[in-house]
Parts: sequence; structure tokens; C-alpha cells
Amino acid sequence: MQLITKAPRGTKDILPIECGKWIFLENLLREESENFGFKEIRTPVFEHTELFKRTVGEDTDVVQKEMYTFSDKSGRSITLRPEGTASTARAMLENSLHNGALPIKLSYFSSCYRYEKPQAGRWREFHQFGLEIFGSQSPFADAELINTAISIFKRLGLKNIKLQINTIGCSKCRETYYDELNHYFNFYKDDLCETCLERLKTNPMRILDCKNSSCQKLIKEAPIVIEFLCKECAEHFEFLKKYLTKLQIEYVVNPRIVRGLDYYTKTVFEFVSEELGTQAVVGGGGRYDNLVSQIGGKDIPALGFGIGMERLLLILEKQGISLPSYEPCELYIASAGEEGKIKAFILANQIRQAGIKTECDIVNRTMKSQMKYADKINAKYSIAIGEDEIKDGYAMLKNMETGETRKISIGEDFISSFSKAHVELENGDALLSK
RNA sequence: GUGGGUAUAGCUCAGUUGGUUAGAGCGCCAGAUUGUGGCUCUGGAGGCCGUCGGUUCGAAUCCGAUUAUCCACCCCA
Repeated sequence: MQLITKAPRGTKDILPIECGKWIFLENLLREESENFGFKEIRTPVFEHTELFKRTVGEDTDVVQKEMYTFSDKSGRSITLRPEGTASTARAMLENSLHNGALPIKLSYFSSCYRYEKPQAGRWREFHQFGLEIFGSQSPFADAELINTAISIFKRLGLKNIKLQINTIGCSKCRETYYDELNHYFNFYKDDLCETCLERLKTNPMRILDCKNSSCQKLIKEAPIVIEFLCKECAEHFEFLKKYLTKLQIEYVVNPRIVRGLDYYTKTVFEFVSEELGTQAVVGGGGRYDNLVSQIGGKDIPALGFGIGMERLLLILEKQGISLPSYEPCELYIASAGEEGKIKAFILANQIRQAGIKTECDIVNRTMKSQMKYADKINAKYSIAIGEDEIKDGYAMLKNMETGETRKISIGEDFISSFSKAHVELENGDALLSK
């Protein structure tokens, strides 16, 4: 029989010690975004394929070659979500959240799926934390969204996360800009790489993202979208920059940011970290004023952004910021003999009701092995229960770090006796460390 | 999709110009007068040497293919 002990390519298991960190990180992100009024939403892992085609865009790499798409048993075309925004917008519309108080601020943690070649910081299954704001066309909303992200990074203690912003205009100003770009690149088309020649026909803005050296030279001199903005878009961007400055948020205008999803309008931004190497973007987002009307007819301006959880964890690690994982076991109750083991179970249940993490032997091992185990799992305290203790009604509570012990009752006043000794040993520990 | 590196125990890696039953450290399990952890000592379990094929009397070692993995391009989180 062939053993199946390999996760599919581009996926990975998040093991317990790592999970503890994820939980901590998720809680922090949740808490911080709640401070800004964001509330969590959970949407399905898969959606109708059409949703992503319509929003992310037929021409994009994501839709063209990266989606996990399949037919279900009744022939529906289903796609594992490649990103979080489309699903969130769909759920918002389907449940008429827009009929309530506006703006709506939503947050989510979602696993996303893209069929790409795995690389450092790039997975086929990855996790995104996202924030979306529906129902505001004001640049104040843009500033608030960026502000939220910044305060999350600050709270994590991250350094050198650089904010880059740009505007790609609305559909109105983009028409003029496309003409300009076409004109410009057509003139130099002999110097363009093959992929960019294709882009020239389909989506000239994508050329601006090319890293090919000969294209790069052209890109430097290429017309910048900011110069072709309509009045409204230009003002919007100016206001945003002003508000960011007032909020003391540092940013760089990078006219080359062209987000690879079609739904973006006006403001786009990226958070970039040097620690990530080539996959430098830890988070990104922008405004998508037309997305909602594209899927549901309602004209609701919106904006949002996503942070890559895996990349965030990579940066934290590289910057030496360690997240706490699970708290170790507080009390291990070792035992000898069947009577002792049963007593240990009962005592453990009582202690757990007091909210203290307690474990006892379930392998039926020797006392020595149990103590070794208690040591390995970093248990802070231990008790040993055997015939003598059951007879006497007393046991020794031991501080595993200092070795100090206290006699405690294991009778009816077990909890109070334990608590008293627990505090004493804890304080003794505190005195020692001073 | 394109290009480069790598593949030996749970982990990190040795393995001579191809030569008997494949090694270390760490980890795991257990023992060192039978009920108390950390240190030390001793023992044990655990490998189709990624997979398939070829060369050879003989392959972990050489050759080919394939898969996986890491890195880069592209794109993005």
C-alpha cells in the first residue's frame, strides 16, 4: 500500500506550536480592527466562478491561470476563492447589509487559493486578513483604512514597513491614460519584451509592472497616470495625501503600483518590506468603486485591503519579534497505581474548574516517566498521588522550576489548600528572581 | 508557464575512487535497588538512501527519466 504522507504542493500544515502564534496574531488583528469599528464576516471557501471573473477580471493572471476551478456534481462551475474582496462584497449585497447603517466596515480571515509555482512567501493555499469599507466615497475613508493598517503594524512592533500609494483613476480618466500609454509604448515597441507586447494589446497598464531591464528603461519615462486624472480623481488623491500627512503617516507615491486585479479604481497602495525578498508586498489594497455595481447593480463605493498572514509571520520572525504560543501546562498530577490515577483524574477535574491547565497520566507510566513528561511539557507545578497520599489525605505541590514544595490537602478543601500553596510558591519564585 | 540548486532516521547532516548487516548528533522510548523531572551513563525503537528504469559481478554512490522541495523570473498575499 502506498502511504499518503505528503500534503499537496504549495500547502503546508500549521503545527500546534505555530498555531499558538497564529491564534495570538489573529486575536491582535481582530482587536485592533475592532477598535476602528470593523466587525468580522465569514464567507464560504468557494463561490460561483462567475463572481471572480466579473470582479477580479477575465484578463488578469489570477483568473486566467491561477484559479482552482471545478464543476460540482450538478455541473455548477465553482472556484476556491483566490482573494477575499469579491466574496465579501457578494455577501454584503446578498444579505442587504447596505440597507443598514453606512458605512459598513468588515474584517475577515480567509484562506485563499491560487495555482502558482510555490516560492518563498508564496503558497497555493495562503491566509489573508482583510478589511473592507462599503459606502463611503470620501478620501477620509481611504485615510482611515490605511490608518488602521498602520496601527496594526505599529502594535506588532514592526519596523521598516513602507507605505507606497498611487492612484489609477476612475474609468473616465483611465480612458485618456490608456490612449497615452498606447501611444508611448507603440513608439518604442521594438524595445519591449514579448509579454509586454501582448500587454500592449490587452492591458497597457500592466507593462508598468514589468521587471525586464529594457522595459524598465521605458517605464521610467512613461507617462504617469497621475498626469491624466480627471478633476475629481486628482482632488481625491490630493486630499488623501493631505490626510495621511496630518495623521503623520509616512508614504511614498509610487506611480508604478498597478494592482493586478481589475476592480481597483482611484487609490491603490502597498505595504512593502525588505525582509521578504522578492515577494516584498506584505499587504495591499485600494478603492474599488465599481465592484459592487458590477455584481449587484447597486452603486456603492468601497475600498479595502488584505494582509498576507504567512508573509506577516515571516517578517515578524526576521525582525526577531517572537509571538507567544500556547501557555504551558500549569499543573501536572503524577500518580501511581489505579487508585492513584483515578484520584488524579478527579483532582484534575476540580482544578480545571478553577480555570487552571491541568494534565495527568493517561499512558499508565511510571512515576519517573511522568515527571520527565511533566518537565518536557514545561509544566509549572506537579503533584504526585499514590497510596500514601490517598491514605493521608495530603500531597506535595512542587514548583518545577525552583523545586520548592508545599504540603496540600487532597481532601474536600483541596482547591483552597492548593490555591494557598500555589500563591506562596509563586511569590517565593518572584522573590528568588529579584 | 520558464530557468537553476537539492533529495540518506522525526530533525540537522556524514557516507572514502562504486564493495559485506547504512552512520553520528539531537529528539523519542526505557533502564541505572522496584513512588518524583532537569545532569550523567547504558540500552532500544526508528531508513526500500524520493520513485522508476539503465550501466555493473555489485549502486545511497555513476547515467537517464519522473516526482517533490528550495530559489529566481512572472504575478501577487
